[in-house]
Amino acid sequence: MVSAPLAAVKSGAPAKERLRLWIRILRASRLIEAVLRERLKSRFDTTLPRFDVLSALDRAPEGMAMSDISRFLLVSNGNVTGIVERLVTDGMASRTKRDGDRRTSIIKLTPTGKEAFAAMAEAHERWIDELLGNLPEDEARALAGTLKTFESNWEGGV
Amino acid sequence: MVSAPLAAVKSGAPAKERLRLWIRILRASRLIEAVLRERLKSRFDTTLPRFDVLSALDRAPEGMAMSDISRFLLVSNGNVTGIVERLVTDGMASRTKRDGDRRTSIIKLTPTGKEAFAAMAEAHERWIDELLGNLPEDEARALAGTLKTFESNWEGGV
DNA sequence: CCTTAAAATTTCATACTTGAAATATCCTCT
DNA sequence: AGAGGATATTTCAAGTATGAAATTTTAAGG
Repeated sequence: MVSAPLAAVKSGAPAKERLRLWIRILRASRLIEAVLRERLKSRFDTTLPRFDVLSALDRAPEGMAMSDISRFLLVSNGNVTGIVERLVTDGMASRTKRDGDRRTSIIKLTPTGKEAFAAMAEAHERWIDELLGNLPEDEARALAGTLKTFESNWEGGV
Repeated sequence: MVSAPLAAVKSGAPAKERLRLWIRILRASRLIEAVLRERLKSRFDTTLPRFDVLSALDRAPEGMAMSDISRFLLVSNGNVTGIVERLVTDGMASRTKRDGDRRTSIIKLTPTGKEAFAAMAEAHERWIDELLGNLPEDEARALAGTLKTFESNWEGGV
């Protein structure tokens, strides 16, 4: 402790307020995830992690490396290996080596996968629309903005 | 389809806006969870699920039934069995039968567990305070309010 | 009392998840 | 070219996580 008073720097909501907020964020996301998981299972016989990977791949028609997928979805490398493995087995995704670098494998959606995902994405959007249906537009926008700021402040490590 | 036009009822943000919001909520909670998990591991040699269960038990000095824990934490029954098992092994929690109903077991924190959790909770609150530190107070309050409304609208099933 | 339904929990198979260690490949510098 | 380090991925052990089936106990109705 050299010269600056430690506790007097921070501004904004007091600690208890922030803790409450975090608990609300956590509960909201768990509630929504539970609904999504159940519906993906019953209507498409798939899982949320698989949907997430398909969703990532759908944004990248040229394909993604394994590490791109894990970075994008905020999950570990080893995790992606297993999920992609099952997607390939199911004919939803394909892996090819990139010429010039045999370490990297490029994962793409197959036509089957693209088609299957399109149906899921359509339903998924409807479900979210339904689940968040009673949020007024201005609140939704404000909330998204706040979270976006938060996210960009923490992107790439604490 | 009898008489009401299906699409004209809902108000609020359009679907795309809601979808964006959901993705932000999801990413924010995953980012925060990743930090918490890593710190709980390195500083307390424990995991997030264990912390969650301890946290639930700490609110209930008289103890909780297994099903109370799973309902409170929004996780499945079978899941709680394993986590509590490990907590009991570690001396953090105890299980006793309730007289009058031998189906139910009551889980409580041991003194060791209570003490360990107090230290973790203190650190946890500091971490959240740090992670959400740049949220202005009014935004934090608004966000929490919005999420609270959302939650109570969906409590107890879709 | 006895059957049947309900409630609380555990068990089980399968899948997801992490973090660390192991592999394989590429790159750079001398 | 060869050593050493960096990158990309897989493997592995342990711990979550779900949903369904099985178990145990209680409660209710005839």
